[in-house]
Amino acid sequence: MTVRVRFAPSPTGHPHIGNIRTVVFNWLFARHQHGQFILRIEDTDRTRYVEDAIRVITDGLRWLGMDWDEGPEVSGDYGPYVQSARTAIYREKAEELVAMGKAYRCDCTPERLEQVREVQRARGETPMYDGYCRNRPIGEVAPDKPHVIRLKVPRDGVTVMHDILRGDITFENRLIDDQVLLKSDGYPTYHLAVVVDDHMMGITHVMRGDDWISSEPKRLLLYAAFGWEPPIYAHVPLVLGMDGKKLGKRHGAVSIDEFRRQGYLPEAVFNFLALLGWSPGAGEEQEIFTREELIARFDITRINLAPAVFSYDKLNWMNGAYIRALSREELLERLIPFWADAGMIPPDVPVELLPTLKLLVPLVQERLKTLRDVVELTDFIFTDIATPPVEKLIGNQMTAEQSLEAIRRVQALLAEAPHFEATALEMPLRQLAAELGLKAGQLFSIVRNVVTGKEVSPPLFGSIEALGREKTLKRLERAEEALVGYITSQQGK
RNA sequence: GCCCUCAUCGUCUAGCCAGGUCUAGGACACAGGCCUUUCAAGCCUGGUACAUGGGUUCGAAUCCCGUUGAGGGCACCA
Repeated sequence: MTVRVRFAPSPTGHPHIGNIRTVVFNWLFARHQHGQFILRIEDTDRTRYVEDAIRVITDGLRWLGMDWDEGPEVSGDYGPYVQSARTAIYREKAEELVAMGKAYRCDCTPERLEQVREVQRARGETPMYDGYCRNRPIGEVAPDKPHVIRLKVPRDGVTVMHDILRGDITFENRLIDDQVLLKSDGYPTYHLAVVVDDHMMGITHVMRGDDWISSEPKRLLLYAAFGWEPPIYAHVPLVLGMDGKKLGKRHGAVSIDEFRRQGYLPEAVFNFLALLGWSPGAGEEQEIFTREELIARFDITRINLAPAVFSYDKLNWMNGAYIRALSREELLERLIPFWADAGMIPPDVPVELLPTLKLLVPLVQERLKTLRDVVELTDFIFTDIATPPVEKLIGNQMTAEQSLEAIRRVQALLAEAPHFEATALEMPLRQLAAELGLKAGQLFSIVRNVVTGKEVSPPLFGSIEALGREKTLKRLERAEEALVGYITSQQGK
């Protein structure tokens, strides 16, 4: 039997990273089993439909490197793969159930239903349909008047769901509602559409969030009504935020495109997600896995059952590890859009700028947690900086006069340096520090502040080289002026 | 309220199914140290966990039951 799994999102917004984790499991399972991964759009709720959502979903999947064998944009033998294009099928199936006496028409108003539920809640009962239309004679609810079709759920007995991760889960039928299958607008509910589609599309395994467990007996009863074999179930735990609540917007980035914009590498996100609630086990201590390794090792039965908290700390570490493993050429290529987005370089990089960028890459590579960090780390190269306040120009345990002397000597040295390169600059500057009776750190800290405007920066000599002689000297000159001004004002007192 | 699920360091987890090799292993984070022009990266060291009560057993993180806690569900939403 060929494994066929699906991801069936509804286009109601940006896909949530917790859901995407479940997609990763589905995709890895399909690829491991040499099966098929199907993308199906569940757009039966036209009130929540969001225009661009399908494209956002497909872009997100592609960004993470997850391809689909059937679905929008690739077609397949079981289409259409968008539920709004399949409404005739659902209507037909719902009518079949009515004809078989396994479902019935209901024209109760929303107001009456709410009233019924109100009373039930007041009595502490589980709110559910009271079965008013279930017992009316067939034909009393006119087929051509607005109505819904409900499933006639058995009033006794139990429904058992077998889950390959959790074993058998038993539900009492008397607690299961007479579920609406077809809404009054002619669209199917999720329950009908998913059962019909999973059956007709030959889905073999349904892997999804465990928030679906409670409602699965409704669908199992539907399978039974149709006389169809249900798929194999695997309910995976939810992803939570640091506060233990279901992951949501207030926890930070939650949609794929946010992670992309924040400078996370898709391969890092994929790796991280695969390990969120799953592990290869067997004493394995490796954490960084290639896509191929994950496919080869993925074992659905090793999915953890406890909900997992999404740790940005660990993702940041992993993203940094992936960044460090990139070749310089590749990192440069990935960095360019982030520099461009920040307005530091034009999106079409002029050739004369390339040498500078190439110089910067090794300087920042092991300092980046995300690609976007490069902006903050290198902005002093692309934008003019304000001359730092005087106290930053005076070295540790040094006088203003000593610092001024140091700056002047550095100026002279850099103005005359035959090779304006990091490696050629380091020794002379160290010698200068010794000549001035300073520790290297004392001198470099002044220069760092002058040149980068920061206490903390990428390696100093590389930064100086990348900035270039002209700009470096200019900043030194301005610092010199500032110090002179300060010393004069002090003397005046 | 009713129903369902889950429970190992702060977090992700290994170990649990086939009880002893677990004075519970790894990773992230944290603390200290080394390296070092800052910050990183790297290396070394450290602290922190089997929710709780009862069984079963010579022996339980591992099996069973209760309790507690957490999460989810109870729509003409998916």
